[in-house]
Amino acid sequence: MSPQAVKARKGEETRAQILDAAVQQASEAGFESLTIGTLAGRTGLSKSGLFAHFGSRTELQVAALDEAARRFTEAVFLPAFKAPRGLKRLRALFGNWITWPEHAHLRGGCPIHAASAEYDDQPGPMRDAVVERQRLVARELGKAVRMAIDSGELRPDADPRQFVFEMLGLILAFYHAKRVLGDEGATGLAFSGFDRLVDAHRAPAAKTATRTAAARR
Amino acid sequence: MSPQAVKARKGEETRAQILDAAVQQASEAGFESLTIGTLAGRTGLSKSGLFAHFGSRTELQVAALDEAARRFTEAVFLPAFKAPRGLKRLRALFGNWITWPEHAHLRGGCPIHAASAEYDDQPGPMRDAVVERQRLVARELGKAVRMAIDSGELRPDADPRQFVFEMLGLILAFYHAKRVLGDEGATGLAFSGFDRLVDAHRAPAAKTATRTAAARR
DNA sequence: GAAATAATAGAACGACCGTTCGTTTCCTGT
DNA sequence: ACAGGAAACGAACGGTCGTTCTATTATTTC
Repeated sequence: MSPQAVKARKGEETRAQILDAAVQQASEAGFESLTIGTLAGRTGLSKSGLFAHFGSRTELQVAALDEAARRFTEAVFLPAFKAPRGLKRLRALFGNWITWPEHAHLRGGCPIHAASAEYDDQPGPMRDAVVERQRLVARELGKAVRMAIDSGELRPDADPRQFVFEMLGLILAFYHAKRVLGDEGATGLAFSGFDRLVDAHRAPAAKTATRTAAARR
Repeated sequence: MSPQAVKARKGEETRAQILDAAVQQASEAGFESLTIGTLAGRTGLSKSGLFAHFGSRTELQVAALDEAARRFTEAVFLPAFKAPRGLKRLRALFGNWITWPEHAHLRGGCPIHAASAEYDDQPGPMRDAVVERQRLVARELGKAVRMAIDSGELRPDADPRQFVFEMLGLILAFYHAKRVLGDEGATGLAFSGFDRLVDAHRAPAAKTATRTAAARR
């Protein structure tokens, strides 16, 4: 008997299977490629049987996005919180971020990124969900940067917004180089960029955290 | 009588109109949203009348991508070639790049970027065309970086691939911040990032014409 | 201006789309 | 074990999809 109770009514189990297939598909061909028919075939359900789990196609898409976001948090943020605050955590976030699609067995790349590109100009529930998610992520990332400032590792006058902007840029450049250009050296380029980004915002002569020996040189 | 002959057989004229509507639409909702029916309605043609201009829907999509790429070159690269080689030209490329969608009246953002996200994992003629285009652009950008090295403005040991990677990252971050997050300060963040990128690769003390004052908007 | 040709329209096709509804099967709580 | 409810099915709907034909206009060529 498994440790966690199997209280899930059968419906929720198949719903989870549907969402698993949906996230996979969205990763490969985008959320707009999620159709009732193909998803039904992929899961072995009938169209109407699958449809009954969601009130509409749009709700299915939103549910798939939510599931993708849940996995993103699980794969990128949660493990990084085990690293100590500051640069260590920032680097963990960066590393997790660029590897999480394959770590989550999403051959098609980051579904959140796909959703951003798909709905950045199409009003509706999907765009709303995407924007809300991205704002949340940017805010959390900003917090992590501020922690590195508070710990004395980054300059006190460093601009968290600038840091977040460029860090996201490196991640997007990585996805682009890896998936579109097929560049195998993308990981190295990404980490080099991250190192340079950190160096540019590093506190002048702080050996470790709380020491602020700024009077050197 | 206009300087260029109006020899264009009428068909090519309507074809151009179709592609104009197609690029507009692709900018807003992606190339996968290009359907014969909606495009026919938008241009006032019948479905079969429009269809006759392209052998298939896929060819229409490829033609729209080619047209978008043509406009990109026209708006980003050609004007930058009027700036002198080196940092001036690099900065012109950067500035043109992040503003060209609105300069070309594409409310939906850069269609090339949209196509990259759409087809990065879907084999076929569209993906092939996207990849070829992106490789070409990265190569041209690399040339521009190398010129800045040859002119002595950037360090001789600077890695053009690294520079291109990060510059593309800043551009992608800009699109993301502007369109998804609705960040109005994105332009400033982008140029700050570019300045820092240049500084990190700048030659220590160059006597050639390296005036570095940022002529930012 | 007539003949030749290019451009467009119209109707129809099979396939798939999202959705609804009534029925049937399966699971679950007691 | 049995009743009641949840879950899945199957068929059908109106639409739109890309595509193919044939027919009818516009346009070019001589």
